[in-house]
Amino acid sequence: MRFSKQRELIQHIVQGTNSHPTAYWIFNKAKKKISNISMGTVYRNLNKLNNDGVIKIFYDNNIARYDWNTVAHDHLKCNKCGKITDINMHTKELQKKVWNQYKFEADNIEITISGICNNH
Amino acid sequence: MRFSKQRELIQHIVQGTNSHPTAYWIFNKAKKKISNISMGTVYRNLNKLNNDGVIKIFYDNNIARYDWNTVAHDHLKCNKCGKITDINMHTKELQKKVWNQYKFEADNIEITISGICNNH
DNA sequence: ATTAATGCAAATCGTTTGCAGCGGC
DNA sequence: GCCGCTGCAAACGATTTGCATTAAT
Repeated sequence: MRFSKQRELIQHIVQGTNSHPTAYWIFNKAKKKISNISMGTVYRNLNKLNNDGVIKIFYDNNIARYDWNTVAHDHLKCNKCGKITDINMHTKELQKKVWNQYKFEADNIEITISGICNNH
Repeated sequence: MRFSKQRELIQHIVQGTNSHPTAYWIFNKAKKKISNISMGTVYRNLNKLNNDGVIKIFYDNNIARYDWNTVAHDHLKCNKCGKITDINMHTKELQKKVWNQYKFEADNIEITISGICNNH
């Protein structure tokens, strides 16, 4: 076995949802398979997976969320139901614009749009 | 006196810098004028000023920063020097686009672009 | 036997809150 | 005397870390 079963489980959980889960949500889900798994292990593995480029961390206000989708994209967040939806705002164009206007070499563009989603 | 001197000082500090300061930075600056000011007072007033629309809070990863500029704008963050610069990415256009494509009523658009600034 | 990763608990960081006391009308 | 605001200290939620133990080769 190349990786610990804890790490494989955590990776699996993140890659199996579109819900942009928090560490706490992942921890609870993981406990159903490995009942004595600890929060420290969850965080250590999430950080490792993020550093290895397997998953991507982003921040929703001041709390960390984890995303299986590592390619550049953006988020819509509904203030009523809390749902976070993936969208694409053509960040390549923004990247060029930022270079032309400000001579700034962008390597990460985060667009988070909050408001009311189409279910409300 | 309409407001406490603590509140006036805190508002003054935020409105007197372009550095997008953290609460801790503001606290240290405030201590030079009111040496026994407390962190609780700083946070209470920052939240109040934010709710009153006098200043605007935003999050840099998982920590709060405070901005005197309350009109919609975006940020460039340099990964080398940490400097945060104000820019304008025409969010009105994005707002329309999000409505047309996703039927999502945007009321806040946060664009944070990280990379290397023109001093490096 | 070595090395990496674990569970647990304590520590840390940023932020909020309860409370008794103070300041301005 | 009232009400809002303060300083202080304790509490809080999210995350990290030290350490002794375990798991995998």
